[in-house]
Amino acid sequence: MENLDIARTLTLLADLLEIQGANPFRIRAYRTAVNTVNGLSKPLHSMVEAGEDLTALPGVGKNVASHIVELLGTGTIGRLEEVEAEIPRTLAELMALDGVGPKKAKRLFDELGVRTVQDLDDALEAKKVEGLEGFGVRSAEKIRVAIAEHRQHTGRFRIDEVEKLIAGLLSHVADAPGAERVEVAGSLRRRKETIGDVDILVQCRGDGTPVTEHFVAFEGAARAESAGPTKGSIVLHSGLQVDLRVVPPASFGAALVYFTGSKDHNVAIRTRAVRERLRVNEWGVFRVPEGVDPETLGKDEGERLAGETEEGVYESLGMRWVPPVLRESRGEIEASREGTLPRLVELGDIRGDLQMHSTWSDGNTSIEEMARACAGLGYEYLAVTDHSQAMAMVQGLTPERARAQWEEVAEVRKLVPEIEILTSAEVDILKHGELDLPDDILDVLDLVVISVHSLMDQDRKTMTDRVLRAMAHPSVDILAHPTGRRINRREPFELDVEAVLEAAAEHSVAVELNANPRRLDLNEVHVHRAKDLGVPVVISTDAHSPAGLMDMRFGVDQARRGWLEASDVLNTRPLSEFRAWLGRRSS
DNA sequence: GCCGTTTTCGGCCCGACTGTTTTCAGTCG
Repeated sequence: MENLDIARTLTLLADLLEIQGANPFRIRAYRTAVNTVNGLSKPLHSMVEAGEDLTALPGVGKNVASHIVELLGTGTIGRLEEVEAEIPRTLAELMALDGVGPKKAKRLFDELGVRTVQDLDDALEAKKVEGLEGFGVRSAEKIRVAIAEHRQHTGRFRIDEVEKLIAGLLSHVADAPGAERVEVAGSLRRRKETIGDVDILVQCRGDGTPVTEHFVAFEGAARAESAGPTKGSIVLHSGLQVDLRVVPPASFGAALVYFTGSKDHNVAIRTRAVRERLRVNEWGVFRVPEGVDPETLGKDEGERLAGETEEGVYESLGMRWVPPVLRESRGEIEASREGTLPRLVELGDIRGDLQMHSTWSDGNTSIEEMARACAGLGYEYLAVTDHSQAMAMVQGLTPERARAQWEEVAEVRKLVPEIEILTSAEVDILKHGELDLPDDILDVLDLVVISVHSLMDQDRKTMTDRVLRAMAHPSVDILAHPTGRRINRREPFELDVEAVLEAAAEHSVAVELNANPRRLDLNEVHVHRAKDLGVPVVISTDAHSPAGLMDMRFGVDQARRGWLEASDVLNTRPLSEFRAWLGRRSS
């Protein structure tokens, strides 16, 4: 059982307890523990097997630790089954609907026997919902819409989709009367791989109503949800929700921190602040005077210490500014206070792209054009990694065609001398871990990249053994898109990533962080784990055209979310050092 | 349920908006 499964089960337990009406602090405690589990770079099952004490983890006490041990041992949690006897687990799904929280889910269940989204839909149809206490015609209609959207778009949007969806909106907002500054906040600013909804902050002096009214009048809006003096909300035709907040200059930095999140990061900051009699909210940082009950203070009363800039907010709390990509409450607060935040890798550190395709397989551009495009990006080197022969549908390279390709590479080197072109291939890992090109070819390639493209439904042991065997081949340099996931489309295949990373360390194989926003494989937790194990990470675009080379920035963002510094990323090295790494086994 | 350079008991982050209420509960972020 993976950490993700454990996190989901604990979340389910928290959701059901919340519907049941349990102590809110107990529920919060569970959700804190879930956040810790989600951020772990090691699998809990191996920690338990090694006899590690789980209560050493932040937010995990005796109770949650025993739940986790029980779940790993028996596949379930007794406490969860007890709660399920009273609250069916399907009610947790109702809470995923916009406008339905724990209280309404409970009432729907108690009064109408609603257990599932379909039950709720039926009850709405029968006009039973609008008569319930606390509900009305309008909330019934809201729920009806929420169900339709839940069905149409259960998932989240990929980050590249969101960037495209809001480009026009951002320039529209910049034209709002009185708008002095526009910033994107939320998970988009933290550069998460998927985005639930978008938060935009606008700096404005005085009444913000003209700004929100301008905002909700955006022509790309399917409908406006609300528009007040400080907040507006719209839903685009795609179903993407966008919230806008209007903020005065004195509070802009505090609001930016607040709305960038993550929620866990904010909670952690505030909890620390309270100990020093400081209050942090979206208006600023305030000192609560001695002898004054904080409860009696207004939202922006007390001595204002900061608020105008993010740097000021963090400084007033004894912290250094934390890059948004790290704000996940996974150790960045301590690192910020101690001055040990990493110097994160940047796009400008990248000196080469080590996975791309040409017309020799399924790319749509010649090697020469790809080389010129890479040179135009200022890179020192690139690898042409066309598919191998098993990918017959894209005319993967046979040994003969591989040799022919080398001749073309030799020609292009003369035409584009400003960049080094490495001969390479993306070699398929076959059914049992055999490689798809013979050793006499692999020996001569400058760089060998391997990956799985077939039989992705193998069971965990078969798949893991397959990948491990391939990685043990002495010619292999990089394991590409290790888990095979396609964001919002295909789950990662069954693979023991921890074992793969350990093998990478053992065999001196690098792992790829595939920068294509449809993949972003490895994810940030696994990337962080690779760093901990000393496994070099390669950020590659897997481009099939010059435009695809521009995806590098998504990969760099993901690497930053995984705390990587330039020294952790192999393709930040100058060509001479990278060549030295390629020769690591012969020296 | 978790946690502790004030605490092993008594705290635990905070505000805006909506809809249904007629003073506020619920939801959301």
